[in-house]
Amino acid sequence: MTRSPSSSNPDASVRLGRPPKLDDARARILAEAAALFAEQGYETSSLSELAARLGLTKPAIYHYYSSKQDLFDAVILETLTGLVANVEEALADTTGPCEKLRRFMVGHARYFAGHRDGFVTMLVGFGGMKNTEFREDSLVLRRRYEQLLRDIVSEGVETGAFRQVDPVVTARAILSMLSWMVRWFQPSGGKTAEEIALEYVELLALER
Amino acid sequence: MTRSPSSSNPDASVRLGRPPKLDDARARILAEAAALFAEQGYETSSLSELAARLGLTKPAIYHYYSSKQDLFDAVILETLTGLVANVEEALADTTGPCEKLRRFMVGHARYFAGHRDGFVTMLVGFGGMKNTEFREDSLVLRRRYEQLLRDIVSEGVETGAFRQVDPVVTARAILSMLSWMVRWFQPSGGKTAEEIALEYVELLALER
DNA sequence: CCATTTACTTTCCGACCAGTCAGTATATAA
DNA sequence: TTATATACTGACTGGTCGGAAAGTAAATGG
Repeated sequence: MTRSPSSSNPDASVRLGRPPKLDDARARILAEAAALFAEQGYETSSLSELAARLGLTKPAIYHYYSSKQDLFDAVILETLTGLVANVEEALADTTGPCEKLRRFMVGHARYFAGHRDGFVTMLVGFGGMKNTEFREDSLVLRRRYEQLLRDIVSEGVETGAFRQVDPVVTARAILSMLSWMVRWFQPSGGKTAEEIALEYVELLALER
Repeated sequence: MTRSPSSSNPDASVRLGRPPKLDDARARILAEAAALFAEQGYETSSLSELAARLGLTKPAIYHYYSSKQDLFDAVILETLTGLVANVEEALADTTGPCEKLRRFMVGHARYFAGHRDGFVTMLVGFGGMKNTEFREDSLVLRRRYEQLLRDIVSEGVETGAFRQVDPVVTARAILSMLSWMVRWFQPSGGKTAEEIALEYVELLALER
């Protein structure tokens, strides 16, 4: 996603015909790191084990990422970026707050189901509360995401499509329900994440 | 709360007049451990630092708790026990699902606000998902707590006091909202935890 | 007064881990 | 051919941490 070892060749991956090996390796490490962090948590995961899983050695990882924390941040940033982009795309060309809200929640659930490792890492991976202040870009994305939801609720209330609820409280409640899924959702258990999101939409019954 | 070093004197703390020093020390360690775990997370917290904060040495802690994990489990069990007891007490002699639901949610929020360290340790302290299976007694309490809420919702739906919602989905949604508070609630910021719980009650608008 | 238990302390160990360093093989570029 | 960047590896280090061993001082109890 981002380039950490400053390559002297600007934009190598643009020229087609030659495989962008560096980004491939970076992406592979990132995916495996997300899986490991999701399984064991950040602190309990060791870079030696990550390397072993990848069939690499520890210093090989340091060739692509400058620190363990850097790797962690990259997992979160990638997940968050993908989530926001995906949901915003699901919302494109949609009119009406009812449909928008449904698409937001279902879109979130779908992206979550497809990127559980990243979500688990992002939402429960780090013990303790100090680290909640991530890098600046993550924070910006989080705020944009929550604001997007608030705006949908606001629109619904103002146009009379929704009952009179507080957009701030409502958005936070919705994100709480969706975020907490990370703690109990099992893909093997009956309902899909999207189905659960739809159940939440019905429960809220914002439309009137 | 529980006794781990099997004391030859059965029920020492019952006889008044003599201070129950052992339980005092255990409680002091437990409280400080909860605070430390809440601040830094379980894995990042070291028993040396815990000992230093208490003005003790590391082995002194091992005199009262058999392992770091034991200490962690004790924090969670105490928090969960207190939460369930407190909410059940708040519900006692209450008739009507509307009032019960309000008391459940506000009672939860109040106990959370008064025991944040324990809550943070319990809900975000451990990175990774493997450890979600706690000791058996914790699991029993969790289930009892969720069932309690489900029963309230069921009663409301059956008596016609609430609109037609799914009790399982609704209970999970409510617990999600309340649990996620641990991630963003700040006592310094305007609203109290109880006020937020009441906002959630209104948002749900289960009464009809 | 003595025996036992409680409540610790000092010392230490084995394991592990993030990160470093020095070096190597390969591919590309001039 | 030579120079340079890439993509690594093996060996190592400095530090930390959970936990154990062994001993001590004080209180308790008969």
